[in-house]
Amino acid sequence: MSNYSHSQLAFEKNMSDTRISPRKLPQQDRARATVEAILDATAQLLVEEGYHKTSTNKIAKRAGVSVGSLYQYFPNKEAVVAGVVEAFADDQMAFLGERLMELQGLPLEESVHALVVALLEAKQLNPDLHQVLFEHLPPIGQIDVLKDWTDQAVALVTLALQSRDELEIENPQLTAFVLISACHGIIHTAVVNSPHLLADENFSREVAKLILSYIK
Amino acid sequence: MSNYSHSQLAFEKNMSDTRISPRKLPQQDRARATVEAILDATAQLLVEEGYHKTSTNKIAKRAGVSVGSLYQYFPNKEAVVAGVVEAFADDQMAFLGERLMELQGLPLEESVHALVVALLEAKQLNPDLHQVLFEHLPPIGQIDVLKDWTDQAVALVTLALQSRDELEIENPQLTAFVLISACHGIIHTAVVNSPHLLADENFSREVAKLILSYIK
Amino acid sequence: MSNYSHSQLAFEKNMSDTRISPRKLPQQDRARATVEAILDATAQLLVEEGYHKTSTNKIAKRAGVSVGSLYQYFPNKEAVVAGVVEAFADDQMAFLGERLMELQGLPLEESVHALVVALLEAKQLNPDLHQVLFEHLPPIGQIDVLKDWTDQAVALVTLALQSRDELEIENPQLTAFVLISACHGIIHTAVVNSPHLLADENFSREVAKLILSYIK
Amino acid sequence: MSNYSHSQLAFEKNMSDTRISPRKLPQQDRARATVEAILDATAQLLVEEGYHKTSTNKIAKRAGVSVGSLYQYFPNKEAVVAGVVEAFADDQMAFLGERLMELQGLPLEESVHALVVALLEAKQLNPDLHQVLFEHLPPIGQIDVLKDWTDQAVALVTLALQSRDELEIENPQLTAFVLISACHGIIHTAVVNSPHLLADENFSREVAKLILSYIK
DNA sequence: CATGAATGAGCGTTCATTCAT
DNA sequence: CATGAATGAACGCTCATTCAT
Repeated sequence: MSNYSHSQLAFEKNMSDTRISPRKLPQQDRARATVEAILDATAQLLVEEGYHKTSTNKIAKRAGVSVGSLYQYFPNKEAVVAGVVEAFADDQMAFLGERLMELQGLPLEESVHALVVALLEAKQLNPDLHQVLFEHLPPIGQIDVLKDWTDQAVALVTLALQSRDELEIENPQLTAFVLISACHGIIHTAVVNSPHLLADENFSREVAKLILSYIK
Repeated sequence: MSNYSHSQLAFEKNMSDTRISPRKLPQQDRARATVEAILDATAQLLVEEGYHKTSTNKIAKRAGVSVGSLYQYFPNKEAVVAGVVEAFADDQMAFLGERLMELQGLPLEESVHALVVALLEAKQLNPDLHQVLFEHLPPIGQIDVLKDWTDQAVALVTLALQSRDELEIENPQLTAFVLISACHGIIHTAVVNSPHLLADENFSREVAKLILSYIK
Repeated sequence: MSNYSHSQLAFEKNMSDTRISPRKLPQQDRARATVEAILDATAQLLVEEGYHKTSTNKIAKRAGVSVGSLYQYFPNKEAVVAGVVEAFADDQMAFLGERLMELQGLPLEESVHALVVALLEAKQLNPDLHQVLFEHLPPIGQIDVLKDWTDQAVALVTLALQSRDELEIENPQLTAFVLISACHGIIHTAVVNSPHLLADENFSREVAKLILSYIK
Repeated sequence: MSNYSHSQLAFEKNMSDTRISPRKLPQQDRARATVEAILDATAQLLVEEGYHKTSTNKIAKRAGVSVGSLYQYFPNKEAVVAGVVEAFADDQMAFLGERLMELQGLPLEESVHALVVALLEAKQLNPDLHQVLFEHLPPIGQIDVLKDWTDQAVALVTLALQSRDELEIENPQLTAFVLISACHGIIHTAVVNSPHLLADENFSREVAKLILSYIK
């Protein structure tokens, strides 16, 4: 998966919220490498220890830089985590967007099943990080992974639904919301409760059935 | 809502895990009152401040007892939170169980809609606490709210499905799981993303539609 | 000099400013001893290292208690220093008040000279602490040693002036202010610039001359 | 007021103390401008944030140069502040020297009053900086604003007193010391305690009265 | 049993200073 | 010369937990 590349783009997205916006854009290659190492180390520690026990000093040590360097690029701990979330969301959406592209032209049944599989796979990109971000992050600043992830996924699926002329959907946005949040809920719960389901071919079929009977 | 009564039952449930099991059963009324006050205070602080900032000293102060007393009944902070989770789950299931009872004999359509509404209402019992427990609790010990809640809700719904002879469901447990986790996912996401949906009559209708077209 | 006894009284004085008011009144003897040790250690460190380098950890170590204990009684570093200032001011005023009492009935000349000597001696009570508090304390919260000290000293001297019927002073408060701030300025500067002056009998005579020729 | 011009003179004064002496004399105009910008920025930050929070990085940013440049001209933070103090003292003495010049030939009464007014005005040149330097600077290196300021002012006034043949003063230096430190003390305390006094015409009259009755 | 004073490791963060570019 | 990324010791402060009273 991605290495949480702290892209210029990602940086600028958060520039509006001064509480978590990066302190400055890294201008030299050395600096860019530092920022990346910090984000990678943070993602690892978040998984291994949880937010609470992920200290900025540990992050710095793991990243092979000094705490001071961390604070050159991030105003506080929250901002570092926000950076990880940002990168995570970007990766997820890049992945889902690509998969949805490939669906065009396929028959509806296959298409829906492929969507479910894509969502399942997205969750496997970095399952532990996924879990920490969605289930165990304290309410910090403006960070809301669930909201951000859902909003972006809904947008993607809304477009996909609208491009299907054979479907007569009154409110594509609502439908997409129900669809995405249902799938996400099922998959997420399956990960936590019954990991064995994930590998089962019948599982994705069952979920696809739910979707199909709903939108048809 | 409930006052997180530290029921004898709840206490015994955790007796197997020594890391979070209560130290002793409160045997006098005064003791029971103390434990209750602690759990109530904890629930409040969890909502107001989050897990991280909910300190045992603050809990004790808010509960009107000394820290020492807290540690008479709970071996550590995790155990206190586990107690809150326990009480929360009990409340939720008591509520849902009652509602599902009332459904017997109703036509399927109404029944399903009523179930969805019950789930919505369950989430309103203490929405803030709900959110903290489901979304923001760090991974502590054996506590897994999502797993516990889902397992119990699935059990209830499995029974309800099985009691409907008109339905021919191959794997009622899987169906119940899909159903519950989908509903929970949709509702939870709606709370976070689009609270306005919750009051909308069409919203529960839409969710009911999803369920109905799936199980019929 | 005083041991900066953290008197109940001194505690209550600051109760209005929540930013520096003590966290709680020590209720046991053990606690009172802790508070006293903290204030003594702080005064020492303030002198030896200055405010900036006087860290709460060092204070605690020197006082023979843990940092945690310090923070049980003081909400922050400022409050500890405020406690020292409080005790210092109390000591100074107790001393000056006593000396002024003894002046009653003496002829004016002697009286004035005795006042000057008293001020000189007050500065010798703890000259180093005096200097740190008056000259090197950063602007913290509502703490203003110069203002507090002057206000109290002016009040004492105003009374003393008014009790002298032979003096016809129009505005005793203004006269007291000029008198006190002049003496304080001279003595303080002498301490810094020309310590040898302090022991010189002529010095106090000279200052007394300034005062006498002014009020007569 | 002055821009804290880092005069060649000021530079050389400190050449003896290697701990705070500037590293090299700025030889080009650009360098001189840099040094000046640094001193100005420092003076501002000293007032706005105090010594403690005035960091070299902030100084550099405010001055529009890099930290590295700052360390080209000053060996450490103390030296920068010493530079500010130096410039401040130079400004003050230039101002007072000029004013004392104008007094020659005036009658004694007027002369003394004019001196008091000059001291009052000197304090208004940059009252906030005045206060920080005199009251809130930690004891750093050999810097002692009060001592330097007093010594220079005493020297000026001693000369002025000696040039007055009508006065028969035994020890002009002691008299000048008492005079200057008294005035300084009164004015300084008035600034802190009773700023309204400063504008009052009677205030300077009262102080002049103190001086006159003393030296006559 | 209840109390609350005491502990101290560890947190998030700053800042004077250096040095490769 | 100027730059600014990097350093890391040290700061102020919190909090889960213990134990003498």
